[in-house]
Order: sequence, then structure tokens, then C-alpha cells
Amino acid sequence: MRRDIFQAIADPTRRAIIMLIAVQAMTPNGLASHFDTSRQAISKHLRVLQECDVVKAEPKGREIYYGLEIEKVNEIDEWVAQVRQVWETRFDQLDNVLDNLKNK
Amino acid sequence: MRRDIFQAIADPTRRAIIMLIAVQAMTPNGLASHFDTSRQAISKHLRVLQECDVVKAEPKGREIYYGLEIEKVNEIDEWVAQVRQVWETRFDQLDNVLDNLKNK
DNA sequence: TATATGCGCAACCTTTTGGTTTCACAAAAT
DNA sequence: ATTTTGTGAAACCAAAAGGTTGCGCATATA
Repeated sequence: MRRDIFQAIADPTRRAIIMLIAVQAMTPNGLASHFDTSRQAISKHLRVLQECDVVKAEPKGREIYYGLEIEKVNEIDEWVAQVRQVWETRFDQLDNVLDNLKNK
Repeated sequence: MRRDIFQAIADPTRRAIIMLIAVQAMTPNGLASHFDTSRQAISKHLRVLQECDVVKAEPKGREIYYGLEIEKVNEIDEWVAQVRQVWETRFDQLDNVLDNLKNK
């Protein structure tokens, strides 16, 4: 399944996971202790996060630490910036129209 | 149903709608002409976008123009900034640890 | 007035999502 | 060597998502 970062952050639990591992890498069990669901459910969320490279797995013995890939978060910023840029350009155009009116 | 902005931007079609109306307010039919789906499907997306205040409806005769509420986009930024801040603080803490080691 | 247009809403259907339970397996601990 | 612990994967399930078609209603247009 083709995932993207926007789908990844759509779920509140996944956003909370991201926030937690922003502090430090954590294991599935460690993460699950902060939520009201099973470890398996958290593992599923981690898989989604992995599929779009928001999260990286680092095995340590029989534990697996999941760490945040902060660069991926930039993709969100980029889109938001694009929207804002389009929005502001629109006002520039309006300004131009108003300037033209004033100059007549 | 309780929606939030993150769910709103999860769908690619909705992100495209947001980008389009960032340029100028548009009607459902006007929007639908840019996509490969029915007007009703676009209307459903608009309803989702309305429910989390990303979009505002402005009736004009029998047409309804949907315009972007740019302020809502800031909520995305805020969350991203929060993640980044936590992430960077983490490194500050590591720096502190390293500083302490160096001072011994 | 009759007709065409633009729209929202409801019913329906299929696929996806998010959860659970159960299992197998590797790595630690006993 | 046996048991405990940490994990991913698979099967299953209910709910939600995203699409369609068909409708009714209000507003333009003829």
C-alpha cells in the first residue's frame, strides 16, 4: 500500500507516537504503556509510520527501538508553505488591481 | 463526527481542493471539473473540509462559492513546530550530557 | 409558467482502517 | 534445558471512508 506522511499523521495515536519518539526512541511495549490499546495495535501504527519513513527501526537484542526521522516532517511544512504562498500571491494580485485603480 | 485538520488533509483530493481554492473561491461544479469524480463526491469532501473550518461557504444566487480559511492551516504548522521543538530539545539534553562528561 | 441548472442529502456499495486474538519465533533469564 | 519476554504476522471483525446513483429543492433562464 502506498502511504504518505499526510495519511500517517491523520491518526491521533500516530501523532502521539511521533511526539513520544521525538523525545527518544522507544520499543513497541514502551510505547503501548502510554496508550489504552494493545501492543499489537501500536505495532500496526509503527508499521504505517515505517512505510512512509517517518520512523526507523533499530533492533537491540530482542527489543526493537523505533526512532523518529525528523526530515520527513519537513514534507508537511513544504506543503503548508506552498498553500500559504499561493494564498499570499492571490492577495498580491488583488493589490495590483487596487493599485491600478488608484493610478487612474 | 468530530473532524480535525489532520484528517482533512489526509486525502489527496482534499489537498488538491485546498490548493485550488487557495487561488480563488470556487463552486462544487467548478472544482469537480478538475477531477475525475462526480460533483457529489467533491461535495462530500467540501463537507469534511467545512466541518473542520478549513473551508467557508458563500452562497451567491444558486451557486455556492467555497473559500479557504487560511488560519486553520496554521494548526498544522503549530503541531509540526511542536514536534521539531521536542526533537531539538532532545539534542540540547544530549549536549548537556556531553558537556557534563567533558567537565569531569 | 415551464425548463434547465446548481446544489445538498440520503441510500447504497466496496475498500480501507484500526482494533482484537492467536500464533510462531528469537533472545534473554532461570 | 526450560521458561519468560519482546516482537511481527496472520486471521478476523466492526466501523469509517470514499465513491456512486437517485432524489428534492431553490434559483436562473426560456
